[in-house]
Amino acid sequence: MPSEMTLRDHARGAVREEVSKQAWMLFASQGFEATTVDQIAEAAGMSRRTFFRYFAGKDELVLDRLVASGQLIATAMQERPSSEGAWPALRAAFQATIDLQEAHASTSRPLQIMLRDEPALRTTVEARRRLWLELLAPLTVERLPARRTRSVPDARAAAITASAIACLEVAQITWAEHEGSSLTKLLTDTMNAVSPLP
Amino acid sequence: MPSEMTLRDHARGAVREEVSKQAWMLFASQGFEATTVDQIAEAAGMSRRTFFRYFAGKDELVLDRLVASGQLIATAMQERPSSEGAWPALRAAFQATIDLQEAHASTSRPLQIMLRDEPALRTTVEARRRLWLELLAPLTVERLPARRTRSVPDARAAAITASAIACLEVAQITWAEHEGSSLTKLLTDTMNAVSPLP
DNA sequence: GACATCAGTGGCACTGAGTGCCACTCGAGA
DNA sequence: TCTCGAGTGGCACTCAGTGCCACTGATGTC
Repeated sequence: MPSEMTLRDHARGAVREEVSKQAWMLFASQGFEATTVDQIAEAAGMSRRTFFRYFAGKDELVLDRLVASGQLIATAMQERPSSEGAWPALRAAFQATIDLQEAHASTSRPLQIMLRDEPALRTTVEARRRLWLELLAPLTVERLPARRTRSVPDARAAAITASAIACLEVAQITWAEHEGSSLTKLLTDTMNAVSPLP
Repeated sequence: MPSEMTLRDHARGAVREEVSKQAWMLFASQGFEATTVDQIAEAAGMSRRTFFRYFAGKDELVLDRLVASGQLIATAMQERPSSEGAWPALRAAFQATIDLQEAHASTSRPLQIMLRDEPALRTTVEARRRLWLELLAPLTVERLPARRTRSVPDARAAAITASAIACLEVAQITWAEHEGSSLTKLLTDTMNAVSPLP
């Protein structure tokens, strides 16, 4: 019965949404590490134990936002013409998140700063990187010139994807640090500096 | 009195060395997460409380190895001719660690695999990246063409350095996964794929 | 209408990381 | 001999995360 399943899922989604909302209010006022699970659970009107049935940990509240961006980028990349090279396609795909972030700068900037400054979120930053790499590397490999030698392991797609993600991260944090800056321009700068777009 | 200070430091260093040695034996046999601080402290013949006076946490035992590599790379980069561009200089500087790792493959490979597979070490992986970026970005910026516009934030050095580190990481993990592979060759491949060396 | 089922929930107790505080020891120097 | 200070150990605490069990309430069945 798909309707029943989606009903439960909707309920579950609504609860997650509410918990997330309360948690982000606490994060904004106290910071991430200083906010305890007990506080979040209490604010959301549930027990500590139940919180852990909705989220694997505090981290997941932050990671949730980052997976959405990753999927957005992956979708955008799939829509690029297949003739386009890997680097330009990644640059273009990133524009999807970039636009969203610039439109919601007042929430995006503090998130970036939080990801930079909270030691407890280093796990999450690394998790984001792995997830995005997993999502985007398969889309990158299709845009690479074929290789003559076949037996040797091919690390090119992972390297290009990881480098592009690194450029995006640097652009994002620089943008968050400088009030008047343009994220679009910064990303163009960073990616051009690493490998000039053809 | 510098001699007294170094005496104490030597003693402290020796203790750290011994604790580290015991810890790595436990990590190798049980894995990182499954090894508790109590076990390490007991193996090293000290109390749990004292362990935390030598290391900020279990992580630091792993990070210790990685900071050494970072410093090695930074030193190697400083010795490159100043006329050399950023990307080739980074490539050449990485060779210092690479050589060491290939020489001690039997310990380096398991370390790489551990960094990949142990969720508890994601913090450490991210810490390494930040440390290396902090160490190498200032050396990269000197090798960049000057900019005309001065007011805009310049993220190029960070982007190039972070991308190069990403290439190194991808090369290292691919090398660890494939028994017969050459780390030197893999690094050349990854860095060439991102930005062909001039 | 009584009953069984099952997901969601809460409480409790536990492990393990990490921290603060206090007391003890032991060697160097006054 | 006394004192000072570093190193150490023990104790108690906070907080994250997990396993187990009991309760509740809605749903479906006989």
